Amino acid sequence: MSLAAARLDTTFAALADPTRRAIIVRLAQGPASVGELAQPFAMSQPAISRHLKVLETAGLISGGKDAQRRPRRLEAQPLAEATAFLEAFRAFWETRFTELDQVLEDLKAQTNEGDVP
Amino acid sequence: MSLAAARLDTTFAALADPTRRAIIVRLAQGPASVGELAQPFAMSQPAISRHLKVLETAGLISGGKDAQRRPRRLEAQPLAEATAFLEAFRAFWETRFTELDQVLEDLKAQTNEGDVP
DNA sequence: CAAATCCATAACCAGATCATTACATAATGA
DNA sequence: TCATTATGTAATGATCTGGTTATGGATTTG
Repeated sequence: MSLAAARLDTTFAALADPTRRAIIVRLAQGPASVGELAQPFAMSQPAISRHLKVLETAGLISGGKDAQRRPRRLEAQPLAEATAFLEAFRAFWETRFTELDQVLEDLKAQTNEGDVP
Repeated sequence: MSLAAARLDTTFAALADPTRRAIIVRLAQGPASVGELAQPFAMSQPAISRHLKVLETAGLISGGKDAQRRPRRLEAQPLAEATAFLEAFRAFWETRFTELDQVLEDLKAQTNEGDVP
């Protein structure tokens, strides 16, 4: 498997958890400490620390140091790569949606076939 | 957790495997039978069938019927939703890359400081 | 210095994941 | 009908995941 593919593995795996996605969304607005990141969740602090570890291993976040705090910041590269992978399918699904629209229109036209004008 | 979030869970989890991503890439070019999908991989047929089950459970593919074949086709909706999630971060990482470019430029300018003109 | 704050790590457990082999079933065709 | 083709399902086992509690280290503050 290529290196880029291995990176997509860990990136998508990291994105597959709702807690981690919420953390990412939060970090998109700026760095935050572990405590701040943990606050919205009904979950122990070690659980959050482990989610952060997963995100860090995936390269999605990086950590700084500020007194006792260990503020995390979001990293751009893996998100950009995952987006690029999915963007490659845009042509595919836009076509599909257009086809579906057509089907629905045809269906509607057919339903109205016997209507008075 | 919202329904949309649950869907992103299974979609991203499905995308976290290289075999499944390759299957998706293949199916973007049109439907294919299980045998055709299995052919590129050094893996047993049941293993492929299970990957297909994962993809189907995630709603990423659907199955048809043609004699003994069970051709699969790619579905648009989950891919579109995952793309939409990641697109929301585009502004973030494009800004980050611009900042990085700036850092690199500054670094270069600084390196050339003592150069003769 | 002692207490409190912030966070990481270890040990543990239940359940999910991903592969294997062996077998079953459905459709085709000689 | 019988062999072949195409595919799904079951049983099994190793590893990964995601949570918990317990504990320890570093830093700030009283």
